Amino acid sequence: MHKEILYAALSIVRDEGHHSLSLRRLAGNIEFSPTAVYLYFKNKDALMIDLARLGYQQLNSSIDRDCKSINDPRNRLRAVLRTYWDFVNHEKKLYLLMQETEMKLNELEPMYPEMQRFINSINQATTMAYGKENCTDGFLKRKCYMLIAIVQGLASLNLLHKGIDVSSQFQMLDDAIESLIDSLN
Amino acid sequence: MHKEILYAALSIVRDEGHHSLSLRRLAGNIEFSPTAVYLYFKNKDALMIDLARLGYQQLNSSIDRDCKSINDPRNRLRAVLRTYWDFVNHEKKLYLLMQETEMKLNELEPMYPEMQRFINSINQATTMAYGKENCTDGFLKRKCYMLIAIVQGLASLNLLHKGIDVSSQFQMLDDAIESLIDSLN
Amino acid sequence: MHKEILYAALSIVRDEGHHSLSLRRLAGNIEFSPTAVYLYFKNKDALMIDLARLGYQQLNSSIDRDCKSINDPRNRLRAVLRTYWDFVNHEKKLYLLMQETEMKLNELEPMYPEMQRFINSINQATTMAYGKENCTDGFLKRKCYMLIAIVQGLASLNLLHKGIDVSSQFQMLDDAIESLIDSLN
Amino acid sequence: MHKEILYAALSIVRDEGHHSLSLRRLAGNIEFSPTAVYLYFKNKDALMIDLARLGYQQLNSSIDRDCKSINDPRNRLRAVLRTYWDFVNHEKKLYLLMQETEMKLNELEPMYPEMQRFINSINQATTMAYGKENCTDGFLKRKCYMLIAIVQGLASLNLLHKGIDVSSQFQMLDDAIESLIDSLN
DNA sequence: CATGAATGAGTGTTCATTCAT
DNA sequence: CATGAATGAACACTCATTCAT
Repeated sequence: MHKEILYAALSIVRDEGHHSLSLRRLAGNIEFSPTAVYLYFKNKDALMIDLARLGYQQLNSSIDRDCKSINDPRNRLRAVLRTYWDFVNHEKKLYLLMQETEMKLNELEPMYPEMQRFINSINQATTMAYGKENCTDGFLKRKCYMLIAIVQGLASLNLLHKGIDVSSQFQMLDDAIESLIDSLN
Repeated sequence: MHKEILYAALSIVRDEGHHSLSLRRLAGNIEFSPTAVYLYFKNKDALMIDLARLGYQQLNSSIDRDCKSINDPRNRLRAVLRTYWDFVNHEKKLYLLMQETEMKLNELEPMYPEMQRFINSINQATTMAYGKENCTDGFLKRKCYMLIAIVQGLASLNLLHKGIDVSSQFQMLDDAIESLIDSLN
Repeated sequence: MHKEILYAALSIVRDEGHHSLSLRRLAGNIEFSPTAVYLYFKNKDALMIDLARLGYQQLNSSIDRDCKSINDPRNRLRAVLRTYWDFVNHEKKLYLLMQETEMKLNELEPMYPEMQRFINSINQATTMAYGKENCTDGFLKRKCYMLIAIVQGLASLNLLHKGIDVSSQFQMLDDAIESLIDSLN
Repeated sequence: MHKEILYAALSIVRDEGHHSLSLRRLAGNIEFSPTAVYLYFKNKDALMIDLARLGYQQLNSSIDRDCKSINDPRNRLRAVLRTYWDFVNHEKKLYLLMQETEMKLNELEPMYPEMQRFINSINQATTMAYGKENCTDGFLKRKCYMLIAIVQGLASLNLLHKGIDVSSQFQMLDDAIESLIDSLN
């Protein structure tokens, strides 16, 4: 069924990257025929979009699990970003698929809800960390965007030049968050 | 000859992205036969690497042109990063090719010189902005990495969600630089 | 389906040799598309291996048909070798394919069963002709190898220089067999 | 010049087999341009024929060197055949080229002289071994053909199934020769 | 509901050969 | 005498997709 196919595709992407995801291989891994995919997905593109959404679901779950119980605003923001960074680094191949999918989509359609929810998580954590009363909407939006950009940038760099060790990256991430939050005062 | 092919390929990439760059199309755009490409490039991969290098050459040229004459360290660093950011935003498709190429290569071979030179430019500007005497090598390396990551992150985000206007992004970039530099004290 | 393709390929090989067997031509001869071959054969190599096996099947069938009922050991051996020789001379192009295929394979994989069965036929006939009690395993193996070599050699020569008439060759084959068998005493 | 090209081609064939001999690679190995080959050889086919002739020249030289001084007829015949067998086993890739070339040619043109000379060497040795007075021309021709066939067959088998050790093969060769010669009486 | 059969378009790549210079 | 430039034809192969059943 739908889920079975999706998770088989996920497994291929995780192992070999989305360039190796072909409907043939997919149909080979599960016991379905290549045609069967079209019963549950309109397209290969549709499949990939669902994969991307699945990625965001996992990311959202991780954030819910690891950060919701943290009450201190700064700590929560820090935790959310770390969780994000963790996800990207543990799911590199999947994350690349998510990026590619977004790029195709953003010219046409609105964000899918899973992604929206992820953005909201970061928005909320950021807003709480800064305090609603202290700042305008634009200010918050920019800070939030910036924080995402930093994680995204560190992650991208990590994919490109494998030169920097993980602990250094964690420290850089923390420093950046700290410095961004402090820039308020 | 070599250059003609290279620029024809560049043009395709700029227009439609590197996924649309096939040797057949390339040979069609110029009046050459598909085989001719192999007289000047060993491979399609070799062609793409040369394209990536061409991209870095352009980036380096822009940095040389726009930043070399700036003497104030902070201003120069700011200018370098802005130029970088500009390049990414004006050459999105080419930049994507450069990223993909780096990802393929970084598992095997050393950086090509054009890229090395770009990294050096940022390194130098960062070093000057912080002042050599004030900080250890590791510290500088991290700051530098961080700055690249920020530009990279903002650029990636810009490719993904076209939602934020350019002037806001510039401001964010400046803020981030300012805050990173100030974090020294 | 599988068989149809196989026999179409066989026909091409028989007519023009295996060098002229391309997937395009093959697909052209039957009314299938070039892609269709890949539905039934993993590879061109796989197709050629199946062709070679088909060759050995035919050879085995001929031996079964023409020799099984012969009880006198020497006569049977003579018949087996003649049948072998006949096959090679009537299926020259196919036999060349079989040789080439074997050369590719013998570095990697075990003999395919059809070939094994052919070897066994010769082994058995030889063993019976010499009588098990009279000789060691090594002796038998050598004689057997030698007999195959003679047929093979006559066949090869026949492919190379078409100079000798068939009846002469038959006589030579018989002489050789006779002389080899007699060499026991 | 002619010879330089020829020996460069020979080297490629010896190393990787005649399937890997392309004019491109050849021109790459020497410092000539791909076009240069056409100044000295009409064709790739012409080049390959010359390669085959070169092979026979080497074979003839070996026979001259190692066998001419042997006076006892049987010993000489034995030596000639051994030398032949040696050549085939030390120059497998080249020998395959020679065979393939012959197969192409024998439908069109007469034997080239080097090959003729090789055949003559065997003919003479055989004639001497049997004694001219004892036998008809047809008889001699058949014996001679047979001897070549045996070497050829053992060599082919050796190429196909690498299973039998060299010393066994030598023994088989000697046995066969012995038995063929003795069959006279 | 599900599939086996089939396809058309496309991929990168290699090759022997020619011709103007 | 020699070559650099160029080509046309062919190659094996992969892919997403469709459709009759």
